[in-house]
Amino acid sequence: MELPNHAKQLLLQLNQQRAKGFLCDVIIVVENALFRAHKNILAASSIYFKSLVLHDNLINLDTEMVNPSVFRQVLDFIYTGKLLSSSDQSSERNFSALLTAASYLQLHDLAALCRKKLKRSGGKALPGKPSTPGPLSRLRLNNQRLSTSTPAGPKNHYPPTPSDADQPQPDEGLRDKLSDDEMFVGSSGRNGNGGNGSSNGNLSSGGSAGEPDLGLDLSKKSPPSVGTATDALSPHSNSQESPQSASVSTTNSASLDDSSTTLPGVDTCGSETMELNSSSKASEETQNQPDGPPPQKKSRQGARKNEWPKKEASGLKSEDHDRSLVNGVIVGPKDGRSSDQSFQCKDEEEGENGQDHTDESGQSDGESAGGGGGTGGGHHSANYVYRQEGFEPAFGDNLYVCIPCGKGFPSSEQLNAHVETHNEDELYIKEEGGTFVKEEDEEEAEDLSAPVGPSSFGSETRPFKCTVCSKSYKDPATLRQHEKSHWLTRPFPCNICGKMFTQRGTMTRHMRSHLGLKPFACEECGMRFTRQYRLTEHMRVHSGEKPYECQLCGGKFTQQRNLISHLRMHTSPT
DNA sequence: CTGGGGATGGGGCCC
DNA sequence: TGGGCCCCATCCCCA
Repeated sequence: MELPNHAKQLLLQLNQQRAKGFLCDVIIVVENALFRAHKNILAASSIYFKSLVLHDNLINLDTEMVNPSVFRQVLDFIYTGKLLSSSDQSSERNFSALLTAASYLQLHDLAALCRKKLKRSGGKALPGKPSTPGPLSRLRLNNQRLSTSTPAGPKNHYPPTPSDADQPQPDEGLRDKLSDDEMFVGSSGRNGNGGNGSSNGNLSSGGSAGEPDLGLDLSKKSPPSVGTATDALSPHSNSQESPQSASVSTTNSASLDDSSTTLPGVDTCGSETMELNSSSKASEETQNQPDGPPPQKKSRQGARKNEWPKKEASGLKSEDHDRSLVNGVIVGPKDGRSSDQSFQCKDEEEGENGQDHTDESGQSDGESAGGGGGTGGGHHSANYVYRQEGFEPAFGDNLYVCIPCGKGFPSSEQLNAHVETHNEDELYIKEEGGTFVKEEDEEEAEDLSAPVGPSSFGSETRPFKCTVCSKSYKDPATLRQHEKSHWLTRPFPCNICGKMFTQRGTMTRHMRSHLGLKPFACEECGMRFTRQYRLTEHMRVHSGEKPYECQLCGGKFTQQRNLISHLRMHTSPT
């Protein structure tokens, strides 16, 4: 007995889930676009993806091999088995770009389709490109190009085409054009002087209009040595302007133009559909090849670059992450440490959530405090509530889910009532076990490192006192900022992982780590950092300077934090 | 195997 | 708003 449409239905569901970001557990960064997807699906489609998603939740694809427009088609194909190509594009180019991408990503079926298509249309498969290398050589190539650890920002080999620049792309319009699973992460005005090398067109001149969905310019910082350091760091940055990449780049201008709101799998006018008839044996075979994917090359430093999936912004364990990207809303981790975190995606802010999301984010600038000025009940609940739009099957009638405990409720009222009980408890937990304890630790640490850090709290010049913890500050703004730390609200969500932050700056900084934006480069070794301070710290490695001295044993350290950890050794009972 | 040190990443917080 | 500095966590290397 067999359900005739089972596979189809399943795929359809998965594709719809992808469109909503539901249960998506991996983000693929292609140039300046982000795509959400399911690891399982990717892994089942390509041995290359399989190797990538195994260890990483964030994947940067080589922009020489695939661009956002093409990748969207690829993703559509993976989820539908259909190849949708807009007929008004230069379809030969499109297929040739697709072929390149498919080869790169080891989507053999797709590559075969493209080849077939190109053959049929009479064109050469790829001008100047020999037949696609076999899987093994391809693997090697992929390994070289493996860019999960490559900063997405600085190396960008896509000069924006004129059409990119010409197109007016105001935020809203852009947003309209982007599908749910794609967020634009343009970095407007990065090195706008173009001093970054000729081929470096930078992420978005198109993005100049677009600081799009994230609404952030994460790359503001113009490092002293971006150009050189980037070149030094990116083995393929100045090389391999391969015919493939050239052919790919020609389609770049279309990257944001096609009707991304069209659900994949739904035929649209003017597009033709190629469908994969059945799951191809060939692909199964290739995926079972003993060679397997090349091990990801992880130097010591490289190995760290992808840690976010693991450390999950230090709040989410990997398992949490698996449950975290739900319909664009991150479900909070269970562990107490971050239980106060709540998540929401910008996508969800508007819509009909009926919650206070917009309230928080909207006011976050000036007076997110205002929310706290009120009763707090409602806006606490905003931290916990989300509605599972369109996913009734998974949650039955209980569309309103309490994120910390996972209980579902049929109405927002019931959920709110339930959430209240959480807030009380967690507030105390937070204050007892979290903030305050930590501050004691900090003071202790300050004592320990007293030889080094002055940072004392002289109260004379600090007339503004916190009513909660009695800390005092020089100015009211700082006090206000500090007081927020006593609240549960975290008004600044990361649009990629959904983690919430108390301060916008912290969130912006956090985003940089997602996107691999490391503007601060060491001139000595080319290593890059997300923060200036890190670079300063790092430079001592080269200079040998060890300004931090242990008063007990005379040991010297390059970093204060290491001195502190060393001092603990002196003071700990063991 | 273990502990200490070097180095790095990420978040919180103050200025 | 960004810089700077604090913290913790973690990895790697080495004795």
